[in-house]
Amino acid sequence: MSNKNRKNNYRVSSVDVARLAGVSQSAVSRCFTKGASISEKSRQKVLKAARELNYSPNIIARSLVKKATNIIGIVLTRYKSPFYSRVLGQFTRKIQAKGYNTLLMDIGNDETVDAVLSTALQYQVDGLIITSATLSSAMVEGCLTSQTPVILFNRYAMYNEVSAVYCDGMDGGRKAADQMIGRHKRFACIKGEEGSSTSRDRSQGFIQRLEENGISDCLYERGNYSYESGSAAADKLLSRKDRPDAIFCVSDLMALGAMDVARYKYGLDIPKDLSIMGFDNINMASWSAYNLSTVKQPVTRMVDSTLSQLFNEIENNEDHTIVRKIKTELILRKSTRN
Amino acid sequence: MSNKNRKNNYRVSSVDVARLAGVSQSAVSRCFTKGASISEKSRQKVLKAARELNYSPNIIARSLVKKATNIIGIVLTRYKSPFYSRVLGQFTRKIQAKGYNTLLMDIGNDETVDAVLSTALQYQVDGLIITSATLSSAMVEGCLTSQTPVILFNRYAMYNEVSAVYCDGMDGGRKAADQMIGRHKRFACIKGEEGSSTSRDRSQGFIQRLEENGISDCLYERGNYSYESGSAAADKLLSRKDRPDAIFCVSDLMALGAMDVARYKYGLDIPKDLSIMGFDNINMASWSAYNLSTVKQPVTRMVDSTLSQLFNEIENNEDHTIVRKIKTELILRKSTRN
DNA sequence: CTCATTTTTGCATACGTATCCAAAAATGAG
DNA sequence: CTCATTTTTGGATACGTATGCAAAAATGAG
Repeated sequence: MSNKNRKNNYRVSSVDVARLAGVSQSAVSRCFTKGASISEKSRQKVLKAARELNYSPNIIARSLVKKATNIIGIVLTRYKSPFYSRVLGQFTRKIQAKGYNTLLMDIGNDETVDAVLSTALQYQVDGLIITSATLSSAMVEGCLTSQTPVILFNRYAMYNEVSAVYCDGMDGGRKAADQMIGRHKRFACIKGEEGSSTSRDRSQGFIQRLEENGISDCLYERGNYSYESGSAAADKLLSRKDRPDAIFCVSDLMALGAMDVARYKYGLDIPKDLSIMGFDNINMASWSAYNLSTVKQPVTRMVDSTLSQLFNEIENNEDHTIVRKIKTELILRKSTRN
Repeated sequence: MSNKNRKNNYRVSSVDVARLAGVSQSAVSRCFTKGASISEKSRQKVLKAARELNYSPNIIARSLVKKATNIIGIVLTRYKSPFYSRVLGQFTRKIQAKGYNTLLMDIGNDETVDAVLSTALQYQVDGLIITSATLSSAMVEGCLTSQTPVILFNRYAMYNEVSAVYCDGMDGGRKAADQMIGRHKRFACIKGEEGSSTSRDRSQGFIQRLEENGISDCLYERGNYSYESGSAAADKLLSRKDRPDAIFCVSDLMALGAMDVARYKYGLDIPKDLSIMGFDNINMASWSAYNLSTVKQPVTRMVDSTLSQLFNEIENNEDHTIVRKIKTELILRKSTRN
């Protein structure tokens, strides 16, 4: 039944407060609008009445007339990843600190991304952060016509109308290679899914730098960024006759899985028998059980950069699309030979 | 300046579509309202015009008249915890599957909880899920007068007007004790923060069961649910002369920290020298580096139960407040003596 | 083809707030 | 106390949609 959804109960509005306080509705509105012109006497009357009725302004109605919801949409996959849950935490906290709020949207697979984005736009979000997903050209147009600022986080755009902040995976991969070259004989790489641009960049950087140094036979396997897939990939690599003694993993989580398989299934000593390097620098990388050497993504810098660009577009109507590539940093712990 | 926030650009509305399609605004609305009465011919005209103008309905405006936003608010602390990020993932995914959306709100400390809740209410959320935070009596009243269904997740109410779903920590603690009693000589417990009710229940269950078995001198330390705090607490316990040989941790993350300190600082063998038991059953507990025995919180069941109760209150106007306590399950791995 | 019935349509209005504008009140200088 | 100036006020309207209602159009039985 259609009326089941309807709230049966009355919701107190500014008109009710106005009536009780003996002022106009405008006065009530002004009382709750920072910077509006209202006398102290009226303000007190309104506040008293509001308290009595337990009134608070309806932001939805306000959004309608203000044409601003103060909502930032965040599109996310891969909750499992500690990296992204850290990112999400920083985003929401900082968005709130700015006086905005977060509409969190999940996408299971890339097919649903359009649907999700379109409902975000229907909610009239003031800005949109898209994490680990690509943007169809239809959606780019949607964002443009709706004048909604969008930023890709850790993806860069195929269309150059949309801003992006991401870390320089290519360079990160190179750094990893530079650290490992000369100390090892046989190299391998555990990549992510085939379509993933972050995976591609990181592994390409690694492999290219190897090739520049005359090493052209780098083994590789693929995982899906999870611990388990890292284990599985490492298992395949380590079961070979020509087992590698250096593995670069495109994410920390996969690196941890690889370490555990190496140690507990193959009884290898890390880093004596095998060096493993990750990417991200999640918390777990520093745990004493792992001490994982890794390529750090500077989360805080990336988040701050994303938000400052986004709020700049929102509040100052700046519409320069900016693509910012942030440098990684090599963190050496004990999982790599030295 | 106040006009900086204003979008300079026009946003296409149902009126524009109506004009282009040569129908009334009502027709446009009906075209996008499932179940509304509209002829096929008009529908096609409208859809064509809408496509041409790149129109999609403004949910904010709809919410205003429908008195329903289709938004569920989720209040969260402690992103760091893998347990809660898993919970959050499940919540948003399932909320979306139901056709709703998630407004995610972070609370740093308990002082800000009222402010956050109140803005959630101002956004007219259809329902509210509160995780790891308590509800002031003022806020309970706020929710009641605004007719907004609220559910506490993993907290139970001090006021019995509000529903709650939580896992039976007391019983979980008892199960942990039952498993450890008889196999160990000296017991300890790593609790959470003093105010935390979940910590209190779990540790009380553990300690009470010990006492029922004549063990009255259980040591304890406190942490804040993080890996590091678990390490620190274990460090204090293990540096004692009368070092415990069984530690029950109120969260898995702290248990992992404790294991690492035991192994890598004190060189202890787990479980030969020391048994450690956690609580939650996060993914990491099953990693081969840890193999942590733990008390499992059935996340999926808890989430489903929360949502079904919440949507029941929302869609059927059921206002029975229900408090559901969900049983834990003991998962034995290799970190405890057998 | 007629008339009763069903479906579709547009008009008007409501949702709760912010803001423009003109009028009213307050303030202050002389 | 007067008059110019500033501050405050309320009325009216707009934001973009959904929906009750009555009129209009379509349908169908005879």
